[in-house]
Amino acid sequence: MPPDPLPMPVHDFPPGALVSVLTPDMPLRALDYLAPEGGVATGAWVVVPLGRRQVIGVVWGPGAGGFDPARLRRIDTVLDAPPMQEELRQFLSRAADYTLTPLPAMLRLASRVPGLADPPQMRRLIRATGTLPARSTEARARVLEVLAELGGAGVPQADLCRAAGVGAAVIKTLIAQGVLTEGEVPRDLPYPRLDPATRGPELSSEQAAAAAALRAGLRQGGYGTTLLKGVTGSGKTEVYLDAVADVLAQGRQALVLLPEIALTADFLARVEARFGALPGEWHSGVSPAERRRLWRMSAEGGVGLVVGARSALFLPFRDLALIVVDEEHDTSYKQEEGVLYNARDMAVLRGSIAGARVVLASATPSLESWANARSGRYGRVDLGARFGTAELPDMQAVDLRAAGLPSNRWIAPALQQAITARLALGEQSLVFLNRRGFAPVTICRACGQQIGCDQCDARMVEHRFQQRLICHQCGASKPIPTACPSCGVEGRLAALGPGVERMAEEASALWPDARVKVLSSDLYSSARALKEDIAAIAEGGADIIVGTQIVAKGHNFPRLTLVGVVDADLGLQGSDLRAAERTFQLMRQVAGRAGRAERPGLALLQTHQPDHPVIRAILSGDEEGFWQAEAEARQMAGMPPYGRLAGIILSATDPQPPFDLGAELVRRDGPLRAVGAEVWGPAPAPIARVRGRHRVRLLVKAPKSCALQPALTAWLAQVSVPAAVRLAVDIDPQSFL
DNA sequence: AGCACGCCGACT
DNA sequence: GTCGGCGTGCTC
Repeated sequence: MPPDPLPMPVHDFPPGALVSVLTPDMPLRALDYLAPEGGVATGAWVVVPLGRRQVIGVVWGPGAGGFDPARLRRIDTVLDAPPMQEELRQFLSRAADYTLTPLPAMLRLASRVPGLADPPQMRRLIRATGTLPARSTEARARVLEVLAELGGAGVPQADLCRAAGVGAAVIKTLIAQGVLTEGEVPRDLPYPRLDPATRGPELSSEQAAAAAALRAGLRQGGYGTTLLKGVTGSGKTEVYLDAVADVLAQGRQALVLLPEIALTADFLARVEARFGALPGEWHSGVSPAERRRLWRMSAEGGVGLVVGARSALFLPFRDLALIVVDEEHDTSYKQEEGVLYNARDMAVLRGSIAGARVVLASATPSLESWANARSGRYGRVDLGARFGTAELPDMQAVDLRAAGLPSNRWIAPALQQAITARLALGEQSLVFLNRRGFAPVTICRACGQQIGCDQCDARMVEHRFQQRLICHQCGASKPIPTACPSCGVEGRLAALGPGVERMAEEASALWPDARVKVLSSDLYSSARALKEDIAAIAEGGADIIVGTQIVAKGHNFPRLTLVGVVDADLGLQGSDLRAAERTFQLMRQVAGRAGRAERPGLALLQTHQPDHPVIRAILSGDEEGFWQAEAEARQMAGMPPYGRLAGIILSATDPQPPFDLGAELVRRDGPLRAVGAEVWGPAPAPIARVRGRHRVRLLVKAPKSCALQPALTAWLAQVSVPAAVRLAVDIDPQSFL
């Protein structure tokens, strides 16, 4: 059943009326224009003159007035594109207010579509008529064969020639003979309908109950957010796909957000298996033509399910009923460059404006979502049991203080014995270390200097496979020198500390006959190569896997029965608010890799602090206890989610101006104090120099209930930012010092 | 004189 | 965001 045609837009502005047009090319605000001949509707995509350029924009509402009428210019063209609905306009407005981002920058996120300004185009397709050629030749037969296989609505001539290996002349002749015919179809076609009636896998009673709860929410209609908490392997995906099926059956639209493009291929395959066709796919790796098609189809209702990265939140859905944020705790949902926003929070905002249901799915929810579920703002659905027979692994600490490891060795005897035992059984072991490269520090034994990045205040990490030192901050790299860059002494440079590459070396030395594989994002040029390698490893292509956090993200290793965490303390150190939470999540996920099939798993956590509350909570499996304790600590400190934070990042090529501006802002903290907020700083940002820019950071801490954004606006309005200094506001920062 | 670069303001 | 205008400073 095709969607109803779009209603004709009501041209609420007659020709010559004063309208406000928002363009992504005008950084601060909307400008007034005159409505064109024929009038224009609110939300219409238009082309307007701006200086000597022509830019696209959206009719945002009635003009503000107050501008010299003689200098007003007229809207040039009303584009043949689906007008932006009230819902999306309101979402952009509210998101701009929340993140203190100028509205045009927000609009940019919703208008980065190739070919947005192009009118819908037709393209020629070749079809068989059913008539047979007067005389059959080999080439003609091949053409008909290809059409029979790909046929359907028709095939573009270029594709047909390529597939059949014939020239255009063959096609031309066959058209002349009436064997083939040309037809015109819109260039951007609706996506194949996903069939909600296709039966999914049999759900366990617990899964069925969870699915029923989500369906009940959808039936109730209107906005609502549910935390779907399920341990790794509990079948969360099947449960929320059941809710997607319900949405599709109603002819409405669903969006599933995934934290990483690397996970989409897997997910698309699951959707295809479940619904018989592929959903729309939206992320930076999708071709421009496909992006244009999906953008249009999301607006016209020609796509039921969209799977995408965080930017998919800005698609112009016609009738969005459900947003799923999978792995909602994942830090990559936080956009850290340009417009700073958290896609999980924006999903909840869009859901509330669109009147859609939001499902936040995770095995290890963020404390924010956990607290929102506890307070009743979100619903909560739990999936406890793991699917199939496997149980959570047995988890034990290995006390590194008692292990007596020599320097430059990191696998303690207890872990070593456990791996040896798995090798004897033909089972897989995972050695987990969340640190890419070979060694995090290169130090000169002659002068004591460490090799740092020229552009950033960060240490260069040795990557031995690539034979280079790489800055993990800006990506700069240089060959590994033989002489110290500081003192010039030859041959005294030493690589200190472990990275996954070094762990692989240690494993190969300990078990020379074992097949050791390293899984680290930097060793793969494409998501596909990574996926293929993971599949090969999962099927038994390695005895010992040495990996960074990419192994923690949803890949299934059925033969894996042992996880050794090299350094469970990494992430507990430092003063990051969320260090304990993140360590807890990561450890739970990694431990969840072991023993997913029928074999029981064992997880060994190497630590210097076996009594640390986080380590204890992981070992005991008392998740609720961990969250309760963490929540209390945050509440006492007035920290999120029981208080609010905003970061101000000031950067410039010279170190002094950002610092001076920061100091001035701190002196003028009146508007902040007025709402009970305080400001700390200015302090050098965690990485004080990135890509040659010096960065200074202020941190604003406010009570939960205060009107933080207006206070910040009033506070920042007191100073004028020199052109050389960039000021960015980061509401709800993820990481700070 | 001729032009490369960078800073600043305008853009309805 | 993007463009042009206009200053500085350097080279032919």
